[in-house]
Amino acid sequence: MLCVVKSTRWLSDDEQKVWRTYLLANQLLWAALDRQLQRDAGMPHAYYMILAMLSEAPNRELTMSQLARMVGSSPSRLSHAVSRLEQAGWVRRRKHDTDGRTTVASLTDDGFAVLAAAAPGHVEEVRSILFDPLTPEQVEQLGAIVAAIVAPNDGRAPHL
Amino acid sequence: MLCVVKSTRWLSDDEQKVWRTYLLANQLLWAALDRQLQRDAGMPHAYYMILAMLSEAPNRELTMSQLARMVGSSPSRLSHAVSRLEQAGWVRRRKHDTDGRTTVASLTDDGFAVLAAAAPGHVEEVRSILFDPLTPEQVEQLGAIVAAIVAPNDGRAPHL
DNA sequence: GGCGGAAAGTTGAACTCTCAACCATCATCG
DNA sequence: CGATGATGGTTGAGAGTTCAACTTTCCGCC
Repeated sequence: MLCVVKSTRWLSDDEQKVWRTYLLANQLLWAALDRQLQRDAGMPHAYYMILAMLSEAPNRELTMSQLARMVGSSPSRLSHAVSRLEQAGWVRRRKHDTDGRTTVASLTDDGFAVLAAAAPGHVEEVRSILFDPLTPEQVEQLGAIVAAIVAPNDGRAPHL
Repeated sequence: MLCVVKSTRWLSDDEQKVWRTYLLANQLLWAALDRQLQRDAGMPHAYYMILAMLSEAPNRELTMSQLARMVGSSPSRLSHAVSRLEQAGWVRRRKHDTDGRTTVASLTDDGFAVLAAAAPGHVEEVRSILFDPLTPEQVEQLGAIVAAIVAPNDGRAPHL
């Protein structure tokens, strides 16, 4: 056992159990989500989120920075992802009109179509795995919990 | 907006918000965890979990299947990971005595040392990101919530 | 005994992600 | 005006993951 090693603030047995179960739940969720999206839309969840964010933006376009913040990606990751999406014809890139540094990504009609096709199945999956097993009170509690976890990083864009 | 597209069981505004915040909290957690472990132990969280599970097992060894179930990996992923860990000298592989199909992975002394060195920092990270921001009631609630999410897959080994 | 299928693992290729290095453009200030 | 630093983004290499195909071994049954 490791817990004899030093005086650290180890997790209590209860905390340990919550943590381990959390990890398991998470893996279940991601595995199911990624598999569903890969099967039905041919893309991982991160890419789906990019399309989703673009679809809700005014004029269906956002700068790379905005996008990166919204989906919680590093600039690099986003750049690679958008390259891929562009290559698939779902997103287009162009230079910003007034600021030569920034590039704007916009959702194409094809991209929107793919998103629209994938969305129902995706929502159904989220619902069946996350929301259906929970009572309304638990959903509310979960909302407060995740809010509390995110809160310390309220300073926007936690340089992920 | 996508929600005009079809009659799906879309998420309510509240559910939507919980879901988005959950995604963000998750990303924060993983990013911090992976960065801390990469920095302090030179391995991603998935690898840490493998060492951790082995360290708690009787005689510090487990079959690949057992290990895969415990850490929630696909056989392939685990095989690649263990190859890497073996190459680092932290894990050893050998054939099972009586069943020629199965291979057992065991934690080396070096592996245990690396784990012991990384553990305190890791626990501290988990604590500061997940448990510290939560009240004791919330921790309890979270426990119930993740248990409810995992429960439907009680049938062990959800073929991840 | 031998055959068919299940179980346990491994492998290779394609893909995604991370990390560090890098380029270009804007802002500011002497 | 021109240097300096900050901002926005991209690139390439290396590491990790996924997916499908494959091998080997075990089990049950004719």
